[in-house]
Amino acid sequence: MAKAERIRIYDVARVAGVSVATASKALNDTGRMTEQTRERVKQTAAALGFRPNAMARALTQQRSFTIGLLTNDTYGRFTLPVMAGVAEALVDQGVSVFLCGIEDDAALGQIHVDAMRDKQVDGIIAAGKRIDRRLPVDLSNLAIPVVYVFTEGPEDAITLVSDDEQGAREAVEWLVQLGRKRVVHITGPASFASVAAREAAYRDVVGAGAQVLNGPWSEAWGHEAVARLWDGAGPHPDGIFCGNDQIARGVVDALRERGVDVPVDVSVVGFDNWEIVAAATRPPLSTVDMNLKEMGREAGRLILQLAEGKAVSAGIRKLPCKLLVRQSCGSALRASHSNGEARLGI
Amino acid sequence: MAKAERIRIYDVARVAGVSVATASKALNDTGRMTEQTRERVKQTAAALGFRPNAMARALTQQRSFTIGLLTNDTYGRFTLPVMAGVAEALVDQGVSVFLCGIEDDAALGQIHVDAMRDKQVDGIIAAGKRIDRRLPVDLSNLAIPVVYVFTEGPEDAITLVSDDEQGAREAVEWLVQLGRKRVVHITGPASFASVAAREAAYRDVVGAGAQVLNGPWSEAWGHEAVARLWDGAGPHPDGIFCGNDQIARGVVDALRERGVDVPVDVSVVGFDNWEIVAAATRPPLSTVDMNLKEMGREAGRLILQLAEGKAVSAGIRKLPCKLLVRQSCGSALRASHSNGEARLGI
DNA sequence: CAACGTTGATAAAACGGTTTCTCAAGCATC
DNA sequence: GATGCTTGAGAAACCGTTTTATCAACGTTG
Repeated sequence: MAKAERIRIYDVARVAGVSVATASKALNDTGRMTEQTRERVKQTAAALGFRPNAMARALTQQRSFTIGLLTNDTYGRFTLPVMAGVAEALVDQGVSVFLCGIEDDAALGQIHVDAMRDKQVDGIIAAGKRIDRRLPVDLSNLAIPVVYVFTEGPEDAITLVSDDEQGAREAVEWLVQLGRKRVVHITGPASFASVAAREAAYRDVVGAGAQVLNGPWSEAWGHEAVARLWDGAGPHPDGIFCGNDQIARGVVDALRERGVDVPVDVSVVGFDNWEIVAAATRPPLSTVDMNLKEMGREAGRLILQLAEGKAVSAGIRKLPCKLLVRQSCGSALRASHSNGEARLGI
Repeated sequence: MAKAERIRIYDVARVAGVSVATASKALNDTGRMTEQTRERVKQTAAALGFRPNAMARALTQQRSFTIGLLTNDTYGRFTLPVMAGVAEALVDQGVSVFLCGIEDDAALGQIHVDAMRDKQVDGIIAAGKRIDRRLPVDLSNLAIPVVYVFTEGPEDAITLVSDDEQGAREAVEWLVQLGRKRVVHITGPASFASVAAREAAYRDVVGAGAQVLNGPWSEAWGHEAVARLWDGAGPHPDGIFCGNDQIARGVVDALRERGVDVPVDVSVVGFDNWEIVAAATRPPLSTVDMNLKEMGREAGRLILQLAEGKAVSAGIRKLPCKLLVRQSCGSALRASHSNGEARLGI
């Protein structure tokens, strides 16, 4: 039952009674011919189930309708949503995506980059998990367009990152508007650029009395930070802005174990909107969503433009984050409901 | 600085002073010629940095050195490790992987399958998240080899799944060997085939006194199940085998909140080894690892053989699981340490 | 020395499309 | 009626490889 032979344009031309050249032009809406001929060829092709061989087409057109997605984010925390967005933006154009995970292995990275070049990809999207770290490959003079997402690129690169400062600002302002007077910031290692950006926004909003605790990106650190805050002297916080959802979950769990009510006594907001963590926290975590999928879509659009030869201005583009309000920061007067979750527009 | 022109085999031939045909054969180790000529061509190619155009090559060879990975597992819980294994098995052979996420959208699936056909993929790996559900696409008469991983395929398909029964058996036997007398099973919805398989193994090991609680695959269900067991009449369990890590985490959290000590009073084992959940649980969760990466490697090997025209016997292949002992089931006499974790061989 | 294998290398034909060039026919213009 | 322009279509070149068929040169053999 399997169809062994694929239909070639040669077959279409023969059946439609035209030359191969005419058939090609008819199907691609190029060249000149009577509308009647064009239509006849198209119908013949459809009837025969003709699909052009992408390899042959790529050979002449110098376009493979293929792009490479290079990433060192094996676990997929950041890359998967990005990937989904990229694919979504490109599938309509018939562009497929090579996924290449390279860990932090420069040699493996080179292998994949070489493979991409051999396969004539129209562009490469380099995606990472830190905006202040580079992938272990050099893509700078490649004759192929490159877009950097969530990773550091060369000076004159086209780079997409989330607007950490804006996202953090929204989160902290939300806590303040809820009436919280003592908001502290429990976050990751100070060496991360995003930690600095979020901290800066936090400090800017709360002004005097800011307190920042740095530690690892783990639930355990959330527990420990709560211990420090509650076991130490001085008044306890009534609002906690966490650097990511894992820390936030640790914080919420620790507070519950101490009998501190979230969100009645303390409001907690996370960062990342990692569903598996944020949604399973009790109560579900309000958090800042980085719109990774939209970043992927934008990356897809950009790489497509570049592949088509259009110019795209270089530089770093910060895409806005969105505060996602769940139950961990208290009943919010301003929250408008949708799908059981309240979203605060950007 | 960017190299505009790519080196073609034509250039290599000219510089080496041979014909294109000879150059091709020299580089592919085919044909006949003096070893001297072959070496000269190879060195010329290396010096010029020649890399063959994969499109052109695919056109003649009828092999694109490309495979498609089709999946409906958007979150990547199952697919990402599989993907990593597939890529690992294929990268040496110069084979690249198209990743195509299709949710449960049949139309989208068809688009991706068509795109793969157009791009002449040498094979398709269909990966899912349930062994008893099919992807919403028909790959049965495609003239392209297909391997099914963690999803249901046609009767005569080549299918890879984890050996749930064996994994569950190891987990429950481990609990029994630790001296646990009342082991219950808290698991997912009975409609899942893997739930049935794990339950069967559990019942087989514990014999009379088996108790199974079905619910959703969530932490919340873990909490609720513990409430039922501890608030109800009768003796409390001293061992709990959970259907997945999320349930297990809910169970462990619930027990801690009740003051029940894990692992002193109760031993808990999960299933899946979803690191983000299992490792963050306090104490870290013993769990059954499904060896997804190895499944991916095996899928890669199989699709490669099929692409090369070799025959592969059809049928369902169950790959063994591995019990991963952490701290949630108590000090294990038999546990041998490695990397701070004890692994029990299969 | 004629017939015959081998050997090393090349010319040319694929592969399946796209694109450029050429050309005959039809028609308007002067 | 000769000239020129437009239109519709096809022949052929091309993209960059691989592969097949061909062939000259060179022993070997009878």
